[in-house]
Formats: sequence, structure tokens, C-alpha cells
Amino acid sequence: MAADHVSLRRNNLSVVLRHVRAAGPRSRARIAADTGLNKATVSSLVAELVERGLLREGQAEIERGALGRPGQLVELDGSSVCGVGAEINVDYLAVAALDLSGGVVLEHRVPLDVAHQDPSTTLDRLADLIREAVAAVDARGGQTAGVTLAVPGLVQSATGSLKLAPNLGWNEVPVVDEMRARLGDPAYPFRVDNEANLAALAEYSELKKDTGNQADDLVLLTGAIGVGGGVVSDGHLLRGGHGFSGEVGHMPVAPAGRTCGCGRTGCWETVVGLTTLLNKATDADDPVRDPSLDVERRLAEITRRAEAGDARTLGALADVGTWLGIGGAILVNILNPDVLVLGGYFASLGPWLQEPLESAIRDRVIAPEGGGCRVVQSELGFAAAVRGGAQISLDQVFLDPTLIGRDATGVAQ
Amino acid sequence: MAADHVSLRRNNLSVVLRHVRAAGPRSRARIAADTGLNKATVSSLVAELVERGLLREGQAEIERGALGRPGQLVELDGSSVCGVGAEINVDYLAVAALDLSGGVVLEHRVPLDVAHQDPSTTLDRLADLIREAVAAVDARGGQTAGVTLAVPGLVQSATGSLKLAPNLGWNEVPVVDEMRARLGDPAYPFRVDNEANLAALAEYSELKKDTGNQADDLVLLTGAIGVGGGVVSDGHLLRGGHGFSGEVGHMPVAPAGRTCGCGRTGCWETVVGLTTLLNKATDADDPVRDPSLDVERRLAEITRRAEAGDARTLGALADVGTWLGIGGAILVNILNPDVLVLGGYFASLGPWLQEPLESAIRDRVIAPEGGGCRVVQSELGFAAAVRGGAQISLDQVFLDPTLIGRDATGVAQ
DNA sequence: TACTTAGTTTGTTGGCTCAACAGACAAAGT
DNA sequence: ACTTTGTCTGTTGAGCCAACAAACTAAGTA
Repeated sequence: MAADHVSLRRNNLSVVLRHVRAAGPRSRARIAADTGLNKATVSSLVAELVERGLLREGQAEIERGALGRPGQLVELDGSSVCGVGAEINVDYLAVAALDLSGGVVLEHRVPLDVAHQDPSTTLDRLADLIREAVAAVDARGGQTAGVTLAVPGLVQSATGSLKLAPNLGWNEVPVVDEMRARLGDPAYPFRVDNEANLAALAEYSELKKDTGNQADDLVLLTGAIGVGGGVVSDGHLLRGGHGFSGEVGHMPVAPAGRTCGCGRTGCWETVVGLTTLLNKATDADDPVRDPSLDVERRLAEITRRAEAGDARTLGALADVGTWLGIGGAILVNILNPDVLVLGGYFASLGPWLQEPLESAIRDRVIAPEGGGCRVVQSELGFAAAVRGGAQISLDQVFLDPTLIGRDATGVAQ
Repeated sequence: MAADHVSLRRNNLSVVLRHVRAAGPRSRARIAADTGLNKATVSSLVAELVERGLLREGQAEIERGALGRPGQLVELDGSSVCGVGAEINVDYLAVAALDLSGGVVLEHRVPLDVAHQDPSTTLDRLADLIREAVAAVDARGGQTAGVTLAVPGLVQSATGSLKLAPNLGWNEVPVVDEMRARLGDPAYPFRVDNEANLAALAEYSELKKDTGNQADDLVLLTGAIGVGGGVVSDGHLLRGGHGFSGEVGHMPVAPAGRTCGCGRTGCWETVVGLTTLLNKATDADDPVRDPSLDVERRLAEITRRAEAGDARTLGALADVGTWLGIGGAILVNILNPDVLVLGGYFASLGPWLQEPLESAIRDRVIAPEGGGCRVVQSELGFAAAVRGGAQISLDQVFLDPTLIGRDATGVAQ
């Protein structure tokens, strides 16, 4: 809370660094004009950020044709710092490493039937993947700013423990401690977070990249066997008092519906989950239903049928889209996001879900003009969570550039 | 974003002022120890805050029995700055003025059938009340830090316009402009906000006062004819992209239920609204149903019957409590608040609602141990929104003490 | 075409100010 | 004698301002 010269400097370093990220390569003079800082101050700040390896002098001189002395472009230096994201999900493990400028250094996914493994075995495999990612960062001459693990369950961020992950069959696993031990107590911070939260963060970054500014309120729906929700409100991740926010899968929206894994009837999951879609769209002996098949392959087949105009498939998709809208409207009324992002399997099948979904929302939202809520399909799809994990580690650096290089006050957990 | 010496100073003034509010009267040395600021710095900051009339040297010397030189207590100075809150609701207008230390300077409510008035007449009456409140502040030798108006509807905070208030029958009313004109373009800032949002803020302050720290995530339910929701997340009001968040009254929870004023069936309002309770608890010719009767008086009668053990009343209350829990569980799953506060009429009847409500929530929440969500009855009841309005104006001063006194950079809107 | 000059913009330098800090110290108690 | 408070003095660090050199465009002149 209390601020001194050091935090003042830290703040302004962060302002400059984030401005370059948000607005792209720029001359010092331009940064000064944009941020309101003095030219001299910006020079000093940029010099320090260059020294820390976070910014670099741009190769290009500047756009021609302008009057006066051309400026020296300053841009993000992707070479020195990377964030690593990892993910444990029902049927795969994944890692990704992003550099400071958002470039993908590495992305790796391996299929694994996590639910039928011992957690310990899964964590061993994951440790291998993370070591591989960190090695790739090292090989590039970079430093790992942090690793964040995404899990489909309830996470207590403070203690780094996974309280409950029904779809994995995990319960009270101290994932951070377990992983830190496996990785030999690494210097970089290691965090866990909910999969949907991290995916929401990744989508938020993506949105910022595309639309420039505006839109600081976003809801992400991740569709898989279960349904997860991630909420970004006013640019901040909504975590809730104990970090258990976004549990939207069990909203009772269809009292006449199927029995849910949680024991109750009519949960949202039971009408929009992937299993339900497949049951509606196919016969019991249809090979697409085979649970041992890769999810992406099953989705590809559904997509093919939809494109071919198969009536039953289209009907099932329209049905899911409508139910998605019925639950979505609840979220929109409560949270009033600017954007509702369809992630996970909803993204793959977005083209057929979007129309019925939007119409269902329009019918149910109180705020004028549907609360101004746009519905978009995720471009990241199933990769959103790992990306978000890498992103969140990088965000720490953007918030406090002094974590990196020079005096490096300590890669504080 | 970008910070300089002035913002550094502003921040630290704010830190000291807020610390005294949160932790109570304290010596300078203690403030320094608590905040991490240097003793000398705290002396300087306190001196400035005293000069601005926000703090004052405490009368009492200090607790006895301690070793060493006793400290001079420093405490909030309630005498110089007040925040004013106002409220337009279906059947009353209200104002309140709070001083910096949270003391109630004035609280005034007048019954008015707003829905059957011309908006202009209502605003005229409200202007009278506000003038009265500001005059009361003046009479105490104080300065009005700002006035915030609470309305039961969708508010666009930026433009200060009320987009839609179904229960008032209002639509697209530029309330801020209208009121500023009536008040003769006052120097203090004038804002509008949603009634439930402001009430949530007031409850949050109340909570902080009681429990000290912890609990930064809260959901408030205001019960009246309609049902409103206000959300505080991580200490911040959740507003949503367009400021239309918290519209919980029309969540479709009871598909088999009554038709709602909004045209759909099964909205939450239709099973937990006051009208529904009365219909369930009484016969058609029961005088309690008389809508011209004062709400508080009708609630008093229901309370009397419940206390007397009237089976039908108790049944109706249990029913409403359960439905409250069914919808409440949705909110708890999405937002994971530490506390769920029952406001409005739910507060008056809380003793009978709480048990079935808590049980319904426990049955439906995914997170372990009910997500740790406590259910409490509001102490402020129907006065929460005005209090919150006054509070929010004061909060501006706590966030930027330089708004008041001395150089007063301008009572910026 | 080659050269000069004016005008504009960039980025650095040195001096100034402001605010926090550190340490010394008097004051006020045990 | 010992402790703790609060003030005072001098130092440090960071941002600001104004001046200035550098780098370029535009236009006028030979």
C-alpha cells in the first residue's frame, strides 16, 4: 500500500513496458506523449528496461515522410524472458511457453487418460513436460519468469492446493508442493489456477490484441464433458472469496432434464456438455460416441456432418446452442460482460451454436440491446488455458519489471 | 497510470487516512509501524491531513500502563466533510448524510408513490430533500464531498442517465442532468448508481467495521417487489461492461412458476418477491395485501404472525427461503462470495428465511463446505442504499484526500 | 544538380524540486 | 536508567523543466 521512490519507479517502469505491449513499437517521444510522462523520464525508464532485457532498440528507424528527426523505435524484447503454462485435463497434458512479446516458443500436448491414472504418475509425466519447456526457454537464452498450472477443478491459490477435481477424480492434492518437489524446488514461481480462469485471461489478452481497447468485461465458457466459466471483470480475474468462482456447470436450468454426475437433475452441464450433444446427435452404436476416441477427432466428424447438412446433427447443435443461451443469459444478467467467449468444444462448433445462442440470450436479457454483449468464438480453443498460464506469469513481469535482471529483487513467489 | 511526486504523496495521504479509518485512532508511531512508512513521513502526512480537516489530534492521551513516552492519538475528524446519499424507490424518497467517521448526520425518508407521479415532480421533491441535507451539513460547518443517488434500475454511470427502471415506470431519464439543473449546478460531484450496488457497498463497509478484515467478496440481495443483486468482488463493486450487472431478479429458476412482469415465466422475482410471499401467506381479502399500506407496516404484521406461530405464514416464509436459496446457490457458485447479505424485506424476515435458505444453498453449492459462504441479515435494511450513496462520495475523499481543503485541486466530477 | 538555410522533431544533459528516508535528539513517560 | 514518541536535519532518489545537439524534411538559391 504505502509507496516510496522505489515503488514509484517500479510503477513507471511498468507503465512504459505495458504501453509498449498494448500500443506496439514506439519512439521514446511518442511514449512520453502517450503516457504523460516527461521525455527525459521516459528515456531513463527505457534505458533501465533495455538493460534488464525487457525492451530493445528497434531495427527499423521509423516511418518515412514525417517531418523532423526520426525517432528510434523501442519494442518488446522477446528473447530474454518467457512464461510457461501447463495443463492437466481429463484426457491430455499440455505445456506452452510464450515470450514477452506473446510469441509461442513451444507448445506441446500429449494425450493421457488422467482419470484412470494415479495422480502421482500424472504429475511425473507433467514434470517431464515442464522440464522440457523450461529447457527450450534456456536453449533460447531466456529466463523462465514462472510456471502456472491449469487444472479443471477448485483451486486454493494461496496454498497451491487442488481441493476438488471431479472430472479427474482428484481430491485434496497439494499440486504446487508435489510439482515443486518433482522439479527440484526451482527458482521461478510455480502457481496453480483454475483452467477456466486462465483460459479467460488468455481470451482477454487476445481480445485486447484485436480490439485495441474497450471491453474489460468478459465471460468465457469452456465446453468439455463439464462446463466451466471464467470471468474477467474490469480487467481483473474474478476469483471469489475462496477462489472457487465460475462454477457455472451446475446451475439448475433444466429441471426436467437428465441426472447429473453431481447427483442433482437439470444441471447446465447435462444439457450442453459434449456427451449430451453426442447422445442427441447420434445413435448408441455410432462410432463417434466411442469415448476412447480423441476428442478433436470426434469433433471433426460432427463438424463434417454439420457441414454436410445432416438434419439430426444440426438439430442437436441448435438444441445445445439454445440451452447455452438460456444459461448464458443468467451470466449476462448477473455479470453484464462486453463479450461472451465460446471456448473449448463450443469454439469448434461455434458456427452452428452461435445463432440459436444469441437469439436465446436476446430473449432473456434485461438490459437494453442485449446488454451490448457480443458472442464470439475462441480462436485459441483448447489451447486457451495453457496460454493463459504462460500469460499470467508474464503479467507479473509487466506489473513489476524489476523482478527481472540487474538487481532482481528476488523472483518472489 | 503514470505516477509522479504528487501522486506518490496523494497515495500515501490516502494510505494513512484509510488506515485510521480501518484500524481506529492511533499514534503517529503506530501508524508508521503499521503501514511501513517512516515516522517522519507519517508526521508530515498527518500534519497535512489535519490541515485539510480530515484528521484531528485525539483528546485522549493514550492507553496507560505502557512504557515510554505516550503517543498523541490521531483520529478521523468528522466535523468537516460529509457525503450525501439519496434514493428514489417505488414508494419512498430518502436522503442521508454521513460524516467522515461514519456518523449519521441526517437521515430522512418520505413516502411517495413514485410510480404514479410525473418523474419531474418526483425529482422536484427529491431536490428539496437534498437541499435540506446539504443545508444540514453546512449548518454543522461541514463541506459536502458529493451526492450520490440510488435508483432501482439500469444506470449508465458515465453519462449519469437512467436507462430503464421498470418498477418506477421510468425510461431514459437523464437524472444527473435533471438534478444538477434543479440544484443550481452545485460544486460537489453528483452521481447516480444502481440501488443494489450502493446497498452492497454499504453492507461491505458495515462488514469491514464488524469483522475487521477478511471478507472482500460479498453479494447483497435486496428484496422488494423485485429482487436486486449487488456484488462486491475483491473489495470492488462489480459493475459490468455497461454498468448493468446484478440483474438477478429474472433468472429463470422456476419454469413451472408464475408469469413475471417481464413477460416470461418462472423468474426468481416471481417466487421470492414480496407480493408472492403475501399471496402465499394470506387470503385475497386480507388487509395486509392492501398495496396502499406502508411496506414496513405490512412486514410488521407478517412478523407478528410468524412470531405467533401462524402455520400458513411460517409455511410461506419457509417456501420463500428455499427459493431464495435455489437462486442464491447459482450466485454463490458463480461468484463464490464470503458473505451473502439479505437486504430489503429479506432482512426484516430474515429469522424465518435463513434456515431454509442456508439448507438450500448447502445442497447446491459445488465447493466444499458450501464454499465457505456465510448468510447474514442486513442491519441496515431499507436504509442501505442511501448509506451506500453517502459512503461512495466519502470513499472518493479517502482515495484522494487532496480533493478536500487547501489547494483542493478541484472537486472533480 | 548541388548546396545552403530554416523548421521540426527526437533524445540527452544538468539543475531543480519534492517526498520519503535515516539518524539524532528532546520530550515524556515508566 | 530505560523506552517510546514525535520532530528536525540532512541525504537520496526520481520525476520535471529547459536548453541543446542531432537528425531529418522542405524549400530556396546558385
